[in-house]
Amino acid sequence: MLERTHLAIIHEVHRLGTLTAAARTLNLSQSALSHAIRRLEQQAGTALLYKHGRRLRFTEAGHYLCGVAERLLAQFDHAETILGAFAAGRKGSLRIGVECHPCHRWLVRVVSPFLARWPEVDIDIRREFQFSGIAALTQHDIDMLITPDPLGAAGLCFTPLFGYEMVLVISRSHPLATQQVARPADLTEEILLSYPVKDERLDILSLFFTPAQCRPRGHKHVEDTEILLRMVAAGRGISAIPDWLAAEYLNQLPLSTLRLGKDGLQKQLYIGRRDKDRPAPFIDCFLEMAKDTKLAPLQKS
Amino acid sequence: MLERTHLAIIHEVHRLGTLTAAARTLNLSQSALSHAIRRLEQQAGTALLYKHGRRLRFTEAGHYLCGVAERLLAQFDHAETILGAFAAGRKGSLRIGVECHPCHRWLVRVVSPFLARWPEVDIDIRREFQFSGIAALTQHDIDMLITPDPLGAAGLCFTPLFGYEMVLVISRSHPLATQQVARPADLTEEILLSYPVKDERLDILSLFFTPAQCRPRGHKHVEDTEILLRMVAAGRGISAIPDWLAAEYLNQLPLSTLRLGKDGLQKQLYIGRRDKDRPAPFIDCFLEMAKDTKLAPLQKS
DNA sequence: TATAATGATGAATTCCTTTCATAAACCGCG
DNA sequence: CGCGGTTTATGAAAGGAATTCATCATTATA
Repeated sequence: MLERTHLAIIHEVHRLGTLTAAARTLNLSQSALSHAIRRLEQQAGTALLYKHGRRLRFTEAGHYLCGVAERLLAQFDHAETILGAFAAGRKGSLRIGVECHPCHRWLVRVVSPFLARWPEVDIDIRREFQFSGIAALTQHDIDMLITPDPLGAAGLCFTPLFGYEMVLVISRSHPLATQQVARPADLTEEILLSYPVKDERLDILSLFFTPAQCRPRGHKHVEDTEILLRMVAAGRGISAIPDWLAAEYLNQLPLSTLRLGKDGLQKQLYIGRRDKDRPAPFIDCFLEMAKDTKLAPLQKS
Repeated sequence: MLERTHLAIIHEVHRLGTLTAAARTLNLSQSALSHAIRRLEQQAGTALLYKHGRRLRFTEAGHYLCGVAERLLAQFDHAETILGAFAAGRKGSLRIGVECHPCHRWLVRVVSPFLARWPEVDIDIRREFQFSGIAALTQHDIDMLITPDPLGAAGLCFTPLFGYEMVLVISRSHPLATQQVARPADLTEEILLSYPVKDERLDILSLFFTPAQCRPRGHKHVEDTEILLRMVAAGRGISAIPDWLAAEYLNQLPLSTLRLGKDGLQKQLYIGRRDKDRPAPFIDCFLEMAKDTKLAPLQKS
């Protein structure tokens, strides 16, 4: 059975010309090499080296093996280097799941500096899950989950990232635009625009309308934030988005924001991961960087 | 120190899913594998496997190593085969990769006389590559590559073999059978039958349909040339094959051939090899014999 | 819940590698 | 030619690493 050590021996002998010299660089005795080569030759059934005067020369088979050695040893070395990078945590990949639609915008802000700092770590962001994000996390489909709903599950832990407030956005020309606070009853004639997720996952429905036992007049799904807000600005509907996201658009589009209820609709963003994973250093680092990426709170005029 | 046995263990565990099964095929005890993996993990400083229920799953580093194992083990095996050939007095082996499906038929014509002339050389024809044929060539997985796409890569050289034309084959009872030339717009209601390769590697799509901004109505994959052409003859679809291949079947099956566009779809077949290899004499000979194996051009009625 | 299947672990053993000591072959030089 | 200085080859002994055995812990299955 051809082994790595055989290749190393062949290679060094080829490089240095003598067994003795090769033995020195391999930290072995000359005898060890001699035995090893002999064994290999017996197993292979063909000579690899022959004595030519005081030096060793390669047979054709030996020459062939020499070429093999050069290629394979390089690949072994490279593999060990990469493995070392894995061990040191420099190399790896981070699959991040995002459950809340607008969080995606926040996430990209964290990702850029992270990629700069960990050039060997790949990031993959996934937004669609077969079941839930939690399931994807436990099943190792993703390594991290950004979510506002830290549902308990065995083996998972959640770290709070930051709190924010869901605010109502309406066109600046809307009659309510002068108000500070919106109440559910004010909005029963409106068309609600939202990201395409299930109703029970829409906070403005489950935490604002439903407790007040009323609903908006209509409800349409829009995939893209920019388009959604332009529709709101055009008076085609209302929507609820995080305050920090609204802040980005307030000076670009004719929008107004209102508090949802007198206490506002307060949310908290969490980052979840499996707790029994030996945390790769870049995972902790990502967490730190995520926590540091605070968002400018909404400047309410 | 990463050894061949480690790779073999990793590979078998990946293939079979459990230590116990892997141990059986390796003629070792389950305990041996467990210990070996543990040692390797300690040396590498990173986990490779972890228990998931009753099975084992690979960590990222483990997955990486698994890929390494697949590549390196194949090279070890091949090296031992060659070594065995040296021992048996044979001179070498020639591993030929074939990238284009129908080229395979042409290749077998060259191989027979070559084997007769070089009884000491073994030939191995490979049609499936993990990445590309070019990569297989540079990585010494194959010694020659037959391809219509001589993508430049360092250390490789390509020799043109012969030009041919891709022609459309349709049933003889097809309305278009009386035409000489097919245009993309004529074929938008047809079902395209092709070998199972990626769309971008299908010339009839990338060089015929796509430039005309249209597509056939459907597209099905068929593995076998004979079956593919019988389906075409039965009016179940259309296909594009080299003219010389079509010529073989024209008098066996009720088929008609049409030119693809008014200039036809001209292709060129190349044979690629590593240029820094000390060229074994039989490699040059194979090249010569390949060039001499001209193909009868299509006799268009 | 009992049972079968699987992986992990520590101690003992086996097997292979390496070393040691020495012989044999070779080269250069007086 | 013969003699140091080199080099490889070889058999026996020593050393060490891989393997096995026996057993436990865990998990899925019936």
